[in-house]
Amino acid sequence: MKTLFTNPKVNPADHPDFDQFFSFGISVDCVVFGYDGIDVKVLLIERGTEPYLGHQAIPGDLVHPTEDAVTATQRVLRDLTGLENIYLEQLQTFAGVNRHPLGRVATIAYYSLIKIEDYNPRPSSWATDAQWTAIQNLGEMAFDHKEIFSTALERLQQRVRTQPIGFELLPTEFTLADLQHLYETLLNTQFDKANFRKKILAMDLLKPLEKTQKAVRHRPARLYQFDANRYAALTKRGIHFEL
Amino acid sequence: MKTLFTNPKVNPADHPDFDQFFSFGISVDCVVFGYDGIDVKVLLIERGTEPYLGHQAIPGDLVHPTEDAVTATQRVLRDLTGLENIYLEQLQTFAGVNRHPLGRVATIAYYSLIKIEDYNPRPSSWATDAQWTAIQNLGEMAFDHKEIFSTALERLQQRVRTQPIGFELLPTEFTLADLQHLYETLLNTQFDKANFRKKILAMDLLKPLEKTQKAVRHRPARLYQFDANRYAALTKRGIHFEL
DNA sequence: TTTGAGTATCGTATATTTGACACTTATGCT
DNA sequence: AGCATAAGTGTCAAATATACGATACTCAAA
Repeated sequence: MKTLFTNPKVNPADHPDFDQFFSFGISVDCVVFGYDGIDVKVLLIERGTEPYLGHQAIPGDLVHPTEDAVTATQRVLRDLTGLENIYLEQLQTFAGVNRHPLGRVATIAYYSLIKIEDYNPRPSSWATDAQWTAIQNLGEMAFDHKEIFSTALERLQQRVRTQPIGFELLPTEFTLADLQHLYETLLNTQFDKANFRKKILAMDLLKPLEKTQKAVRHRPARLYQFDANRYAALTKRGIHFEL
Repeated sequence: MKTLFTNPKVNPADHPDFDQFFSFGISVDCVVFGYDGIDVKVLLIERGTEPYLGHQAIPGDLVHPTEDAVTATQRVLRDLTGLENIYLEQLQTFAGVNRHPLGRVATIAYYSLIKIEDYNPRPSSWATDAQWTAIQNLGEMAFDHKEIFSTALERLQQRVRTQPIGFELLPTEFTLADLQHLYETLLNTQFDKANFRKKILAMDLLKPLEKTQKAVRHRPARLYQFDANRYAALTKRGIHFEL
């Protein structure tokens, strides 16, 4: 059977064999990024069954028949991390024919950014098998998950340059050095400290707090906070974040 | 039933009700862009049956059970335009619960760029119902196709700034004025002629031909050609297209 | 209490990029 | 020959980016 779905001449209801087209499973997989002040990390599951026993896998689940893909992803994230309302962006869909042994499963990949300090695994769920891994030392991954991860990382690196989403990975209050170090490890570059500071502050997106670092053995740095309202106001006027 | 697909503790094969999860249809929809020298256009189908009779729709089809999503899209494009090997990028997947009356259908949206002069509809297929529409005057669209189109346009506008893909829409030989006009209509801006020319030529991606325009009543412009090899060499060295 | 290590923060000098605009050149038409 | 039209080039000032030195501040050891 060959027919064009949107073809006005064809009425799919006339074709009883259409059922064979409704035999796909759809899953969501979500690459969860975090930052602990030193490394950028990903939250991965260790598989306990074949296939790919012992390999690392990106957390995900099948989408229920009456469930939205985003809803499914939020459900997975809630069960996994105990968090809601976290940054989430759709990445890409992987729909290769033989990517899953269970059947024909297309997976919609997402990535999300969380403040690692807020991560609060529930003892009940699969979270006991979840572990943060620095992105430099990933092992073998199950299915096509390595490819999904790479896509996610590239996307993150691109987004972080043009959207103010780096803050999603930091505590609500942070120093400029924290921010700079995050960007440096994420993008694999070095910035001049003074210039980085100038550039960031010139964007006028950070609210300086009347607080400083505590318990450091050198001059304590001022703490800042991302000002989302300010950003909304600026983008409305056509200004955009860069670098 | 609630289970986590990647959860190492759960073996999905133990759950007979898993079949209900394999009841999705997957379709591909492809937003085809072209440029006729004046307007940016999209190739749309006019629907001949309910629902959405008479509305414009993005061409697409159900993915066959043993078919790759990209393959399916290329099949649709071949049937529709007679073309192969055209620029194709995955956009996003739309997986809302009630987006299609036939059943639960998730659609993987793509967009592609073609040289409109090469477009060669085959009389046999649905191509007789396909029509180029300037993107300024789109009518009502079927299903959630308006949203898909908007996503595609935004993506194209973003890509065209950072990747040398504008050339996919132009004839193989073109003048700098052609290129500038394409960018201006696509991005809804104006560029200074001299500066645009300088910037583009400095990238060293265009091969100047020993030919000029014919039959114009003013000084004829030189023709250029995009040099894909040169681009490949440059990106390898870490250089990237911008604006 | 003094002093030095280690950063934070600020200022300035120089290089590079961008944007505006005017001027010159080539062709067809009348 | 002269005019209309668009191609193609040169210059300069303003804006931005980059490099790097100077100073300010805090802690902790002597």
